[in-house]
Amino acid sequence: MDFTTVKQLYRQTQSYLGQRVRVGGWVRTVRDVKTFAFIELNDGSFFKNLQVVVDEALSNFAEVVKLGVGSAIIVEGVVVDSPGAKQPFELKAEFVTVEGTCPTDYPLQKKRHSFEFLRSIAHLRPRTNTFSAVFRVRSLAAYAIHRFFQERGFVYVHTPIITGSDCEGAGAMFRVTTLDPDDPPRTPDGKTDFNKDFFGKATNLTVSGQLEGETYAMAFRNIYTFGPTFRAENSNTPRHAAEFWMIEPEMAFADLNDNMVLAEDMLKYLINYVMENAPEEMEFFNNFIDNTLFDRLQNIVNSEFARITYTEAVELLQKSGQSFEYPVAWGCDLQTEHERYLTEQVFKKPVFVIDYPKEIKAFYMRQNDDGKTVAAMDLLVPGVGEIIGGSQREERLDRLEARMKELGLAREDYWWYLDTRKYGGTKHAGFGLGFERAIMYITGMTNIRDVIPFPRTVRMAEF
RNA sequence: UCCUCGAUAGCUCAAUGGUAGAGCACCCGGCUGUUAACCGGGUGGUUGCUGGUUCGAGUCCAGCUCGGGGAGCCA
Repeated sequence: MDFTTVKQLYRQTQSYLGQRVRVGGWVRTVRDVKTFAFIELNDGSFFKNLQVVVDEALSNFAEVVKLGVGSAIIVEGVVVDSPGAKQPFELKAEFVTVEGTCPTDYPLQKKRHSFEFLRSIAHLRPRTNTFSAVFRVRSLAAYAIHRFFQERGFVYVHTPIITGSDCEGAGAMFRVTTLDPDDPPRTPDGKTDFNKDFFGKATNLTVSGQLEGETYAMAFRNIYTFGPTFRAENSNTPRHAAEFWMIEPEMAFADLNDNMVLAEDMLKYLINYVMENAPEEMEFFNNFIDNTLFDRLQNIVNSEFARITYTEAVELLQKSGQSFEYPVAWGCDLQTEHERYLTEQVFKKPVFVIDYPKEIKAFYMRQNDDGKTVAAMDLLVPGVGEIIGGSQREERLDRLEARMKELGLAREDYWWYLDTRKYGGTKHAGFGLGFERAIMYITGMTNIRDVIPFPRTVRMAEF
């Protein structure tokens, strides 16, 4: 007999009532009285458990009622109406096969565990309610991202994980090398000779696929990347990981306004998709993780995102009467407390902040006519902070080269990037969305370590 | 990297400088519809590590390790 999934039983209950089925899953808890018992079984296909009823007529009844939490079993039986209030149906067991017992030192119990403890058993935590919900939502969200872009004709580009340009400017990088760290080959002046390395040059893990993405936007018009990204920063916060996933769309013949429209549409699409396709999981998050979640997400889906220029934001903050730990001054980057005030107190919804001073933004951002600002955008959301960073790109070769010269960037390191401006360049724009930050925002989870299966953070690469 | 809080049973947590405890888990017993089942009994400790103060340290002090939160960096 083929396996029936618990999801099928919940979604098509009527067609299964009275039918014999076979279900395989893991024991979440056993409640027994003298002559019968209830087993909560989770088979991974669905957030909710299946209640299995076993009684002493079962040949291995004594063995079954002693099964520990976490045991793997296969149950054959008949689906029947349940007299209990908390489930619409149950499985009356005729045969129970014990696939794998679970000894008493199993760390997971039928009670609440702290997220900190569960991080120490990252190989077992997907078996808990919260992580079952988080990682099913993560999977659905990844699919939703692809659907959103594919429906709009965006081409999915696989930009390289290993990059030879150590000058992408987005932060500290992880070196990739096959050289012996204890005895590397040396150049005559005593430095490590990366010419002898695997690629014949120094290479690193990518911090962004943007520069490569731009080259494909100049061929396919609209593209997106979705892949792992690595930052070797010594960041110790609930919002940073050394390895995370980033989505980076890039559009040709597009400006900053098109960019904001895309970002807003994408976030709304993502939320709607997850709400529709993971209702049980989202209900759980709203009930047990963050009871303002539904209000917040509804507010996002139903409202227009606010827009404000950096200059307006600075004036607004200065006039707010709020006492900030860091004073607000034009030319300084907005501090977290400023960003939070804007999105949580002033607008109470996502807000795009645009047109930042060029000094605090990357070299490739398009210079505005005022000579002081660039066409950058950060999307700030309540609770999480910066979730998207993007810009219209500087497409004018002379302006781009001039800016690079000001910043001391070597032209020859970027020769292929500059070629995109030289050969048929056009205005274009794009952004980066931190996938984990989006998952945090959608689920209400507050630590990035709890929305990525095996998180890599400072001093943490177990599993 | 800086600031701050913390580390006690397998887990979640108590314990005024004076005999280390509870709930859950686990073991034994009871219970004919349970819902993190319930009721009774029992097992379970190098109080993160090293040193110091004290008649006496889980508690006070110093250093270290690990973890949480905040900041910076950013997505």
